[in-house]
Amino acid sequence: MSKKEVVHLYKKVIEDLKSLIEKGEYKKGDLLPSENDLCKSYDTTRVTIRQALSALANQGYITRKHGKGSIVSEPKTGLGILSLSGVTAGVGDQKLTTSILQKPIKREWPDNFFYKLDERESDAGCIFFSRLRFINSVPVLYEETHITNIDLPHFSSRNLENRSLFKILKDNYKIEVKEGEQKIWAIHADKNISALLNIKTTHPIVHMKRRLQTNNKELRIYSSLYCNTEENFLQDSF
Amino acid sequence: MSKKEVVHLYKKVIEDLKSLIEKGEYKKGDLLPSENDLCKSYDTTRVTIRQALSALANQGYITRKHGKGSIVSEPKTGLGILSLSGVTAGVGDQKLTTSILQKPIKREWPDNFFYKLDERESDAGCIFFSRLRFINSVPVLYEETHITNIDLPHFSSRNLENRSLFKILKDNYKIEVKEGEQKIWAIHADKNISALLNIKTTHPIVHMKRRLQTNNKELRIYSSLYCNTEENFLQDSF
DNA sequence: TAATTTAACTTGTATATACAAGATGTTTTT
DNA sequence: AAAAACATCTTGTATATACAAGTTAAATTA
Repeated sequence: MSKKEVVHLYKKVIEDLKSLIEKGEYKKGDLLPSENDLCKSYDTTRVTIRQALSALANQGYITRKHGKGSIVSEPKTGLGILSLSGVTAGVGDQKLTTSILQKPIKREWPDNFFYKLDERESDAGCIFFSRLRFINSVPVLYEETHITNIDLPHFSSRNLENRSLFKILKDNYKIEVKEGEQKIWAIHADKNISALLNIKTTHPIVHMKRRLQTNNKELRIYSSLYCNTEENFLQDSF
Repeated sequence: MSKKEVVHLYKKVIEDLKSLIEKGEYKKGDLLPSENDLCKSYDTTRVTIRQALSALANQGYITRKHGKGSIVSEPKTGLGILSLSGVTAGVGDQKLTTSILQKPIKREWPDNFFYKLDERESDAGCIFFSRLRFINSVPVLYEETHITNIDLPHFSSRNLENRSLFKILKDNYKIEVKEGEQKIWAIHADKNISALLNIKTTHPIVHMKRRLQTNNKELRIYSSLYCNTEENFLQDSF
């Protein structure tokens, strides 16, 4: 016997439409089928369809216009996802490379971890990895990540170099970032960081610690990062 | 004849409950009246009440628990609201003071403004002001703010020293921040900033530029800030 | 007493329906 | 030809109802 048998209709509508939007079958500015059309397609009533559409609107996939329809929105960059941008316009993704300094390993949480952990989290242990990101072969950002050690099949063997952690979590485990908090400092690089980022110790860098909550309440993402913002900057949306 | 005559029932329920939560009549962890109780109070049906409750849940005022009820959430610090926190625990608000260097004035947008403006925004002009924030009488953060010049009665004369801009906008004009983006750099202070923050020009500081969208699509908030994070740090939630 | 069952609450999902109100193109009137 | 009216789309608000499923405490049973 399988665990989840009933899939609720409104959830199916959400998933279907999301997937069509993400596949690009509905592009930005397009109108989704009208509520009544969707009612016919799914053999249901407007209340159910509207439940799905309002969820999609809330998640930023569409905006709804009275008398007009459901308009597909700009694809979200993703809540809390930091992007690195060049000050000179048009730094394409191809110039961004990543090297994994520490592959994901299961371990205990560090002593005196920078965020307070709840009991369940503490018992579960964590998965740790660290990455160094380059723009045009210049090291720009060093990041250490701890995530709660819940069962994520094959996570350790996934390629964290080319794809963002967030995309992996979403595509493979349906985990999305819901909210978070971050603390920001400007500091001078210490020996370690100055070596990694190939800068002088008098060079100002951004230090950021962040905690991200996901739609899986068991799983939180913690990261501590150091960024040389001389030629680039950190950007995020919320 | 007044303009808005029909107030929709579900909106009234939202406003009523919001107000009770904000006044503290329902505190964090409390249960709101059940859906059926609310149905009786407002002489309506569950569909309407649930429309209101799901909006409140979406805005973070409550979380809903199947079989249990609507639980009042931790009051949100507010989307995109930066807070200054001391590295030493427990920097109370009383130690935070603000001085207004430039009182709000209406003016044209600066040339080459750091974010691109749309036409309507550009035509409207802006309200500009700048503030310097102190912790324990030490200057820590300098902020320049531009907001779109829409009609905000008496805004210029409001006291920006003791209350946050966000609180003023919410309480007096029902304007809330919906989303935003920010860019972050670590830099060395220039002459101006080093004088304002009373630091050496070799001191690393955080420079941040942000654009915030509000529930009034005519009004955006732009700010550019410089922060000495030696004894404190910048924190925000999203 | 301790474990189990039941009852009574809660929210979740769903159907069926009605009318209001915004958007838009067509038809009629001026 | 321009303006007004209309028809027909769309989403928005609302009522009324039914049963499923999670939670909790009381009642029953062992």
